[in-house]
Amino acid sequence: MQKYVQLLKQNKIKITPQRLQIIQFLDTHHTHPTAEDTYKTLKKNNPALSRTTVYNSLETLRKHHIIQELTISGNEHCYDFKQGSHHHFLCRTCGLILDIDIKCPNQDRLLHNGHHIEEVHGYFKGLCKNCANKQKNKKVKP
Amino acid sequence: MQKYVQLLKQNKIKITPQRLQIIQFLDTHHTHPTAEDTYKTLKKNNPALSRTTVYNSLETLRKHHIIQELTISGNEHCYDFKQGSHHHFLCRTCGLILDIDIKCPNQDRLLHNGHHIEEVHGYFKGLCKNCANKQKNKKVKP
DNA sequence: TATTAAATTGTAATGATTACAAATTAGTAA
DNA sequence: TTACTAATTTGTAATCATTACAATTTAATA
Repeated sequence: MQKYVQLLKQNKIKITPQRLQIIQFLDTHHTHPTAEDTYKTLKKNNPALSRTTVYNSLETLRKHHIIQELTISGNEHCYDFKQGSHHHFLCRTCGLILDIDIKCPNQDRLLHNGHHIEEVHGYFKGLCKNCANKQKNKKVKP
Repeated sequence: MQKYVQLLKQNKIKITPQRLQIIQFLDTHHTHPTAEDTYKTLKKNNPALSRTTVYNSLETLRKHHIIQELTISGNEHCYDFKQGSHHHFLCRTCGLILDIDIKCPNQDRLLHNGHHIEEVHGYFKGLCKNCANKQKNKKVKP
């Protein structure tokens, strides 16, 4: 927990129990939770928690680049504490979001185009291995 | 206009004036319009047009990969008629979405991972050239 | 310990999208 | 050309994620 305190201090953000809980949740659940996921989970141990606080905190953490906000689904924002450049895969059937550990090789080239790049998002969408197999089996059966 | 008719025929989609108007709009406005943008513009020449029709049509066109649905902003879907693989840049200040004419070199590699990739989205977010310059000038002035 | 700006809370509002049922229409076959 | 049917369009109402806002509370500092 102390490492989260350090993280907030380094970023000159006020240290609140809510923020620490949110960071800890994201650090221990690399499933790319939404604000609602985060709220529902943390509400169990902290019934006084407000949904607005979760939204506000996630936004603050995002602005300081402590977490990354994914717009892969288009319906809702997902959050990722994982450090380092990586991509994501979204299954259109089960909704699973997977980490794809590759880096965009074009990233550096783009910095010289006059535009100031702050975030790089690589999204792949389709059917995950599991759902692709289920799909196949369905088609085989009469 | 005939080319849009062909496009729908090839995809075995019913040809309706609404769908033709929507495709034409996207083909002649490569500004990545939202459903609402599309609705408002086409409503002028066709006051009977329904917002739901625009949403339905865009979804149909997307499912047939005639248009691409971008989730770059996180607030709303944007649509792109442009053919061929390319990426996008979103300016966080002015909201402009630019085409970035590069292809993801990892695309093929991923096909061998068990997951079935249907769409590749490369999103870069930051400050566009214009907004980056304005930002600089602001800081220089006292 | 007192102060103050910032954060939290709960409720209400917003905005994009979807659900749904009735009316209309495109494509097909007689 | 006409009749039929399934698909599409339309308008309204609902939903869902997110934001606005004002009152209360709290973290950081002196």
